[in-house]
Amino acid sequence: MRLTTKGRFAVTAMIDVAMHGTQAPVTLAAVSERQKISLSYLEQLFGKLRRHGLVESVRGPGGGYNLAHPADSVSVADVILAVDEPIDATQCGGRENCFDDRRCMTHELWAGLNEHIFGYLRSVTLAELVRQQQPKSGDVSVLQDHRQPPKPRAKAELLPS
Amino acid sequence: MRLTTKGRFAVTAMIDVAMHGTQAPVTLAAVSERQKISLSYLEQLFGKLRRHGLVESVRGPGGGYNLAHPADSVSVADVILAVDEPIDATQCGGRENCFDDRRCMTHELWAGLNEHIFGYLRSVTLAELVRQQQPKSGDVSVLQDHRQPPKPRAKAELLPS
DNA sequence: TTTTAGTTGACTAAATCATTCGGGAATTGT
DNA sequence: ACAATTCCCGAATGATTTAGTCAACTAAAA
Repeated sequence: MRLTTKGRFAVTAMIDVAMHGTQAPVTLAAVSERQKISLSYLEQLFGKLRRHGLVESVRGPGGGYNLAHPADSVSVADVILAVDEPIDATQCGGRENCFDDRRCMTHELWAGLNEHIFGYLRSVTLAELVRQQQPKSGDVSVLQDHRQPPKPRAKAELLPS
Repeated sequence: MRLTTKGRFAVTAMIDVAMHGTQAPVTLAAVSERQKISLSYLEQLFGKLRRHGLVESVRGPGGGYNLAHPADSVSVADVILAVDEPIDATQCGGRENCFDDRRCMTHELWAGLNEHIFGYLRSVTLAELVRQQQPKSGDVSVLQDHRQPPKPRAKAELLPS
């Protein structure tokens, strides 16, 4: 699990698409303008998002990107995973070819931490994030625990070789 | 919040010190050998850990590093923060000089996500991680919720200018 | 057939990561 | 006083990642 600004950009852009893409596809130029993210950078990110099945593209005039699945079935984790590719980095590559006597500590350790953080990011959907953007007047009650009980969710299915 | 192998190295090393430093200070050479981390890299990391008040150093023969505070009062978050310096990167620098109409979305959004992840990392102490390493025989029950109710904790006090 | 907009790939500058090197300074033991 | 040990510090390095740019291309619409 990696957690950098790259993933943030992707999530931000996805929220933008979710918010403005209800009628027609959203063009990257529009996202770029609204979110102040470089157009070409967005192109890279959306290339990955598309290949991971998170968005669909429409070419030509009036084209742009749409969410491939309803916003409440896409988690923050899905988005981050799509752009920030895997990396496990437990140093013992996930196997137990560690060394010495005991298996290298970091093994279970980071797996557990990752699992937790990941579980959370998986529980937050785009729909919730969009919902929090809507109330323009009135105070935003900071992002309290809106997470729902685990429910089956459409998963990005293709990992092109 | 950033989450990379750098922070992992630091936590791993801190666990090593916590485990082997009960009698005498732990030398970085020993940590390097046991955890297979480059000595010079450890020196860099421990320089930061020391400046943040997480470890104390003893020079000369028989010297090395000791935890500056008991292992159950040091959280994973403390360690990661010490080496992976701040970075907020909400793009609007934390202030609301964003642009446009609404304040840039990412603001509250990532603050909230960060807060949660951070809360978790702050709830896991070195002592717990050490405890999980001890049972050499018998299965390790994967890192279930061992976290204790919030308790006041010694905080790294100095940020040298 | 021109315009819009996605698609792809290569390329770049800057930052970060992980590591190495070299020379210090403090402490211990002789 | 001297040598060994260990921390301390800064600079340099190569590899990777970030973030951004550029240019050429394809598909669809008007």
